[in-house]
Amino acid sequence: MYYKESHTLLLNNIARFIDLTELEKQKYLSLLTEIKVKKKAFLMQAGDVTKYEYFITKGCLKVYTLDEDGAPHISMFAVEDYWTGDLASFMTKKPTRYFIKATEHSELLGISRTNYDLLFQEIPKFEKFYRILYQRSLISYIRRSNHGISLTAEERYIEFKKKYPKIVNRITQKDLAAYIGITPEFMSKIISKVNRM
Amino acid sequence: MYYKESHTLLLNNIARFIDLTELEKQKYLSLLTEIKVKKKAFLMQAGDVTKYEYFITKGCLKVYTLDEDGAPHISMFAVEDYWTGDLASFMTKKPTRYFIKATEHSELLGISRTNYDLLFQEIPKFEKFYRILYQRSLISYIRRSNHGISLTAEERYIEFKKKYPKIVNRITQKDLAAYIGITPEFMSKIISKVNRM
DNA sequence: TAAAAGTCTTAAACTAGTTCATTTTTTTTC
DNA sequence: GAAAAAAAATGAACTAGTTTAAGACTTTTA
Repeated sequence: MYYKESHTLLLNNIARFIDLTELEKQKYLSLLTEIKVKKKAFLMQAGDVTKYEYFITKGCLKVYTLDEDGAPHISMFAVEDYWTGDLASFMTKKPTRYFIKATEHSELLGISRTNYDLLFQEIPKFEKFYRILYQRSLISYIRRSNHGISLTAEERYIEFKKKYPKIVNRITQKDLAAYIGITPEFMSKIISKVNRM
Repeated sequence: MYYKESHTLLLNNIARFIDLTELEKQKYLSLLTEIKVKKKAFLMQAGDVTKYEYFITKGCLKVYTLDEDGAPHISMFAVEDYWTGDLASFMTKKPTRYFIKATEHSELLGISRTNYDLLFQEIPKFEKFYRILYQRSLISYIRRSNHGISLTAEERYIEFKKKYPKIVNRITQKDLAAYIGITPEFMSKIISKVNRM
């Protein structure tokens, strides 16, 4: 059976943890919505109740909140083959505090809350898929929330560069600063220092 | 059917997300190991391959790593009705980088990796239980890794006190400092400042 | 219950990271 | 491809949090 590129990417992502029959694959894909976001456009804004969880098939987006002073804090950069959204708002149906903005023209596959619930009824194997997906995300967030607090900004930058070498070149220094948790000015100093070494 | 106190606590924890028959409850409980840890004793040390995931029925433990300088960084305080362990080491069977030490005499129920895998075969409903458990932990870690980076130490202390009022009184200021991510000296200053306000 | 060990407080000198202001460089837009 | 807008670099003055050291208070242990 032939699938378009974006569907193949998603099916491979799922095949890491569970095996689906052709029929199940088609059923699953029928529950998804295709979404395109232009560069600088918002996928989600604070106050929205998020309708979907997203799988990125093309592009790059930044997920962030604004603090009381209006300063952005980026919690992740989402690129191809990543899942994103606001799980809290998606589950509780309460308004999100997050913004998700495309930093490149992006294409996504979204699953609505109704279809997410339906999915577990129709193909119970997906409980396992999400159990493992959340377990792995949890492991990396636990590590990150530890690291974030125990490393200096320079060490966090070096770690990020090592872990996501491709992403570093796709984002601005300013956005990287908002992710690392420092000012753009200090980010600039760190980068010139690290490059000199 | 009568269950002992520790088992009732665990069964109620599970009943938040899934319903079990009496038979399933008994089957589940039979897969668990009872563990006691004296104050100051270790449940786990860096280098160990962790054999269990733990549910705490009594007491308090601190979960931490040591950085290159030997300074501790506490990632959580685990008390009654909490789950703890090192999920990464448990899943990959690689050595852990964590220490888990009892700060009070503690009692736990542990599930081994073998029995964890068996559980999903015997009672597939547990896929759903862990899917939701990990989903919720993930939501709170995502929030925390954001907050950790955007708040000052004083704000993080006030948040912790509001969120875990009971735990604050059970731990030392020194351990709280290692959790907040500051020195004990600065923790002391913050506390006397906040109390004066 | 006395001694030892660990915890908490205070203070002075220090450093990682911020703020504000200005200039240069790069990217976007028409 | 010129003008406008945004991002990056640099530097000086500032602040949140660290380090070191010493004394007071509490808890643990023999």
